[in-house]
Amino acid sequence: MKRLGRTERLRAGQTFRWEDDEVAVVGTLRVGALKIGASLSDGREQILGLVLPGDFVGRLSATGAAHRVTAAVDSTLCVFRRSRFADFVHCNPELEHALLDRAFAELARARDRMLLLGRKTAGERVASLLLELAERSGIPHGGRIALPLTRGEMADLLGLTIETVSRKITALQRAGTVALPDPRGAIVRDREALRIAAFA
Amino acid sequence: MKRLGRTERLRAGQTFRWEDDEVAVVGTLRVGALKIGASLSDGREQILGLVLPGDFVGRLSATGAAHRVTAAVDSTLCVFRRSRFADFVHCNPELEHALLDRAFAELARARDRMLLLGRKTAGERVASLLLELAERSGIPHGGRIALPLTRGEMADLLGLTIETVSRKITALQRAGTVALPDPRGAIVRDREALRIAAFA
DNA sequence: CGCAGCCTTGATATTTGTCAAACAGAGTGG
DNA sequence: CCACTCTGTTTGACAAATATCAAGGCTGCG
Repeated sequence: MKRLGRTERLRAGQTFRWEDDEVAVVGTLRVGALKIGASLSDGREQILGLVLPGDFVGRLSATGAAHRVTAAVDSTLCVFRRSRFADFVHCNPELEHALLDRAFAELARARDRMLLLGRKTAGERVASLLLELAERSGIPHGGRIALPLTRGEMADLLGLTIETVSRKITALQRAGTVALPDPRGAIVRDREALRIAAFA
Repeated sequence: MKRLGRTERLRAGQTFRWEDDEVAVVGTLRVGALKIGASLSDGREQILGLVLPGDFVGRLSATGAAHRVTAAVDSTLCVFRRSRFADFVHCNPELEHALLDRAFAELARARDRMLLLGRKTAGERVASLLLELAERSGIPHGGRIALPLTRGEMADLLGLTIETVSRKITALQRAGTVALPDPRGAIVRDREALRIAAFA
């Protein structure tokens, strides 16, 4: 596939500029991790989803609301101008179908997260997050998972507070389900136990 | 536009059959209200979204997870076989684009709901729901809004319990923000106050 | 060293859930 | 027409989960 985008780098904490100079863009994450966020006017914050390498990022529909996209860690992504991308899609109907699939996969993840936020306990939420990160990062059982989020960001993703995340994560450690070599890494010791802790 | 679907009726409480006889289907809601639900194995339930008249319903992507769709009240919808629908879409590229837009609108609503579930208080949640129903049903200010949900279903949508929904709804009534002529109807007395109660 | 940011832990407060009871309306059958 | 029951709602007292407040620790860095 011909490359049509340009590479862009984001330092941790930087927010992606949708309207770069003139026109909205879309892109693909190459390395790092982005967080899609929303917030209330009094400062309460919710992370709606994570973008990990390989994932698509962008405002595909002109009508869709633009959410804030911020780099959780230093990241590089490949961005296209929206207009040029639209032409390209127009010439490749297959691609539009693939995008539709991608959109629905994202929707499915959004729905899982709604179940998590609406009905899971604090312990189940942090176990679910660790499990998701373990599965999406494709690290083999027993390997160290890099956590692209601080405790505070995990809290904003899970609808909890920093302190509760910290307590529940150490509870999983005490139970022997995970090990925490350092605050930004985790090792799943017993994936089955983690799955049980995550669900119900 | 030529009609290609058949009409199907669902009584309140009935679950939509995805695999009718042979093949998955998609459709459009004509009258009534559907709830898209997910649940945990121990019975905890979460309503992920509402389908109101005019909305699209279906599993567009073969890869997307199929969620349970149940009629909240007696409903009628127009359904197509997936295969025939796919052909039709293939012949009308415009349509696929419209569907993509629709999917992103739904995603945006899903994200609003995540913010609600993760970060809003109980009172803000029920106010948000009443506001959404008022706005989506297009009833003028002061008119009676038909609530297509029981208190229990509202609770499952908002990630609360029946009792909490009941208490917060009567609190809004006591504040003069809404009136409750009967449990299945509501009148917004002060939309601005409701908006304030819903947000932050 | 000493600061700054992030993490952990503890004590306490607040919100929301749980359990229980009573109430209201709709349908049903005597 | 009147019990009677069934389902959904409201309300109260209490319990449990999580948030808040506060302190202290660790690590990296100027």
